[in-house]
Amino acid sequence: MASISPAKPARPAPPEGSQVQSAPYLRIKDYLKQGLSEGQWTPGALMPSESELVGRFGVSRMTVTRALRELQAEGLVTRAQGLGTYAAHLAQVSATLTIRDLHEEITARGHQHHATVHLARSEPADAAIAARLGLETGATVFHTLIVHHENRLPLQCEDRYVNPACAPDYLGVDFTRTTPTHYLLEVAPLWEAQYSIEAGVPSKREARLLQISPLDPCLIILRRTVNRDQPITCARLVHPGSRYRVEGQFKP
Amino acid sequence: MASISPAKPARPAPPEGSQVQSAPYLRIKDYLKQGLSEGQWTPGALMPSESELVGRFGVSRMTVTRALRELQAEGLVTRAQGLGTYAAHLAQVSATLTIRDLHEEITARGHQHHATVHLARSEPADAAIAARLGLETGATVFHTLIVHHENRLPLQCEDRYVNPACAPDYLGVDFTRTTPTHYLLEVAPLWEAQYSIEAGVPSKREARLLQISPLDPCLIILRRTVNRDQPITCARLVHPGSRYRVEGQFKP
DNA sequence: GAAGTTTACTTGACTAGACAAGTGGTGTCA
DNA sequence: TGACACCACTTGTCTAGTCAAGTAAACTTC
Repeated sequence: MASISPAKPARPAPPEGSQVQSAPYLRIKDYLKQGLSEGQWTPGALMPSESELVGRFGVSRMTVTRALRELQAEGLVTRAQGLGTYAAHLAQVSATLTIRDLHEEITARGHQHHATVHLARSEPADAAIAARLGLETGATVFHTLIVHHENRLPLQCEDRYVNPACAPDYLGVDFTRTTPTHYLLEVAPLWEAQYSIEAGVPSKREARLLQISPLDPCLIILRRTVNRDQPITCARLVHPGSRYRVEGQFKP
Repeated sequence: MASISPAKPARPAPPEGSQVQSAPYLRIKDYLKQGLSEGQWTPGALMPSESELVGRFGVSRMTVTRALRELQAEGLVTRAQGLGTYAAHLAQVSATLTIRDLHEEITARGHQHHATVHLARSEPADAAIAARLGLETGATVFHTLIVHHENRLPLQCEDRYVNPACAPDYLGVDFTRTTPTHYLLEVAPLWEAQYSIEAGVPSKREARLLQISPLDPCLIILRRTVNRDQPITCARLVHPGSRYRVEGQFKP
């Protein structure tokens, strides 16, 4: 989320003793955020208009517009031409959970990541896989089955199908050194991804590979990645419920 | 995500036959997005400077700046003063999953939502709860246990503790008509929320309330909401794995 | 050659205007 | 009363410039 964060220290060295003076558009954002958090404008209430803020802060309209547009992008206000700016109904603001590349996540914890490749071949697609990749049944697809370990303990079983048109050299990659996610992001620019997270039980093979019982609850993530016009890959990621959780936070 | 979506149809009625002409800043964004998706600029590559885009599109610098700033906010490019604009390493872009208010989610599917209240009282907090709510052990907290149904089928068991200082009238709410989440968002402006999603098995009571076996895998969400300075509430939301999943998509 | 200076280029932030377009109330006229 | 034109206010977008500040390479000086 770091790259999305809009709160940067704007000026490097505020003179000692004086108040920290950030950029005007940040001061306006802070003023409005403060009021929203204090309940000065309850959800649905009409907020100050642009010209009112221009007068109050003594800045040009472009500066006010920028502050309001960023608050809108953050989901804190809604704006309507001809009507005004309104405090957003926060219930409608969807909270977000972050999902990171597993290798990155493990090494960020200071742990060791290693992967074992149990399958890496091209094969004809059955009807279900073909449909999800936008191909015809029987078309050749790449199929990999990789288990990722954190400190020698199996953490994720990654069953993935890849559209050969998007990554012709996929099978040539050394997946003990590069995760498929990382490679695919470099080769085929990600354009859209759909996720689904559910709880379920592993298949017999998955249970064996993850060294758990077939009855142990697992966190299962289904991911499908599409590149503007054509699907790139779909994957089933199975994690032992006792070893993995998805975490995130929502911060307006 | 609708309120966050930056891609609006800018002009209402393009004249028939002619090319759809959107606002200049949108045309610039589209041009750059197209190039990124086609691999014209691979991750880390230097992209056109602002003045170059000003020349190419014949617009003022403010317009180019807006397009680039929005692409930066969307995580597609990184910018550095004195250096230039670079295609982002998309692997660092964290995908997001949306979590909505359950009542909203069920009614949006056109289904019926109803809730049964199994517990609603104030009680002294044990050490664990007190710590999570920033109170002292033994302090009074509100405790509710509510089961949410979709079309008469139990979908979520919501075990929630609330800090009385934030919502003194919490126990007076009719939770068969208003979800705790909805009420708390109105009373205490949300400022930060932490989530954790994991797979596990339900407690005996949860299994009974959800009408499932104690061995059935469940999707368990732990949520903690903080209001700038003090914790508001923490909740354990248990869903039968066979009936509920969290879905979302990532769209740059 | 090493150290410091200049210069060109980049993004960051802002100003003071402009026109367009959507909304809702007011006033007028039939 | 009802229909319609008008007006005030709002946001949406853009222009053509300004100054500031960070970076890197070229240049000068010792």
